Amino acid sequence: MLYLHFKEKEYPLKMKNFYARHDRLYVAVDSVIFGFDGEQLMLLLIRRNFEPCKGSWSLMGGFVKKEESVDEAASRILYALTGLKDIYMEQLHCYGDPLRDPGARTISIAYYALIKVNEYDRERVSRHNAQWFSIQSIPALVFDHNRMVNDALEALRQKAKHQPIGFELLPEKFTLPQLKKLYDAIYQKNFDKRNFSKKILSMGILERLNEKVKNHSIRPASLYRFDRKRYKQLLKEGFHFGI
Amino acid sequence: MLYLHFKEKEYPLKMKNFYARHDRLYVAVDSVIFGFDGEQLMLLLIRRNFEPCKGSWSLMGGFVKKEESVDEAASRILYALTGLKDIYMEQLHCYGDPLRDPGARTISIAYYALIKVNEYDRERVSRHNAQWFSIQSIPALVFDHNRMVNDALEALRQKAKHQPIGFELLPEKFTLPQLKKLYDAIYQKNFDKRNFSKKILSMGILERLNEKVKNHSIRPASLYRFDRKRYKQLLKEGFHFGI
DNA sequence: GCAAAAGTGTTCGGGCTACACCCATGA
DNA sequence: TCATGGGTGTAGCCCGAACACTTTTGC
Repeated sequence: MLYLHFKEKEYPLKMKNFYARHDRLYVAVDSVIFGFDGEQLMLLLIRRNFEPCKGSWSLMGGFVKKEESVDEAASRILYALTGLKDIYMEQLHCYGDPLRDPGARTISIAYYALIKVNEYDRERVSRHNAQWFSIQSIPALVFDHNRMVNDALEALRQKAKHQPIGFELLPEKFTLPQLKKLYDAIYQKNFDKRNFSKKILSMGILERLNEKVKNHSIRPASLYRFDRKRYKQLLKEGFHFGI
Repeated sequence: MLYLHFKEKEYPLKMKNFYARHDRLYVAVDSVIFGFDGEQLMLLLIRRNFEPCKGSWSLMGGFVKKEESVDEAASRILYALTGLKDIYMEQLHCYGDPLRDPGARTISIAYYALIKVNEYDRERVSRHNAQWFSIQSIPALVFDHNRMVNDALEALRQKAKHQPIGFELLPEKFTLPQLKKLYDAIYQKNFDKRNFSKKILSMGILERLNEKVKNHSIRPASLYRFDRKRYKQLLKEGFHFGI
């Protein structure tokens, strides 16, 4: 705070020494990218075409640059793979074992991102040799990435209980059966559809549209939209989302 | 994984180049150290006798060394201040704004620790000019440390709802009124003492001792101990702690 | 008209909340 | 004997869980 007005070269010498005594480490970010295909929760993984562990499956990641924030690095790296900006991302955890990356001492800040499974840039994705995997069948990943995935799933489950983040995984307009299937997939449960609609509709955060969608040549379902404004208003009034 | 058998000098050249292209950053850890004095939730802060921001109040922190894990660094730093080992600590969040530390580009991994307020090494604490502050009256801290404290409080509140971590802040033997006061302090509420004891005792994780304690010359209260073995057993049976 | 998924209400029980009085002790 | 905090039980209400049948459409 006190020193914000110094340019780097002007720091008092003792301050420069204070930092210079210490080690500097590579700082990576890795992204657990979730999607939802209508039935299963999915994960976007890349096949590494670079060392170390070339040819293995891996989370998308990259190194934090000196002049960017860690959050910005995470967004930049998500953009590089998907072409998407302004995506819901949460910092998950910092993984800091000195042996976790055999190539060099690298700590990694893992994030998880929720994207709509149809709205990404397919050209970028194929350029990175990326593929979607069901969370039921995740391959062996490099380093500690499987642990990151497990931790991300757990964090997503916790978060989705108390925050309306499921909508980040669905298209703008969706049906109640779709929404229920999403929560079924997240929690590997089979929610009761009556109780589920009662609960979600009673919150008053869904706007029912005057449109229906014909699913697979059966009875069409009503479309809904998540009403963000209404949700924020309710938050101010002390409302608490909960599944 | 594949490269674990290489010593650093033997890495393939392309791997060394892969890392060498990137920036290395200072990585700090900062600890939000909580205690409980019987009435209020307390925070252990140091007055910095080193630059930058010498003389200001600050969380205890330090830099991660190349050969230690981030968790180890956090434990080492907690030990340096308190002389305590094997303390309950949770990683909180990584703070990665490039301007957060005006001295140099430093990311910080914040932790929170729960210690018993009477069991620390007073000599070390005074050597670091450290003092306890009530969470009601936290002074202005350096950098983004106030934000860390707020985030740690929020995380502690969330965690303590679902995990029996409150006991980390109490002596081995404690009374129900003490425990209630602790939760009162954490949530800034006034729990109903009847409902509180009903709930906590019904979980079956407290062992009632055949001892009483004379508080302050009033009616003595029964002492209890948190039964860790029983708790772990219950966990296996699907039990879920909850306040 | 039949197959397939959408949509809709009620009942029951358990848990949370609110609430007030007596008890044990030290001064 | 009085002041102080420890300790205990009950009743109402709300919310979550369980559960089945009718409706709409395409084929």
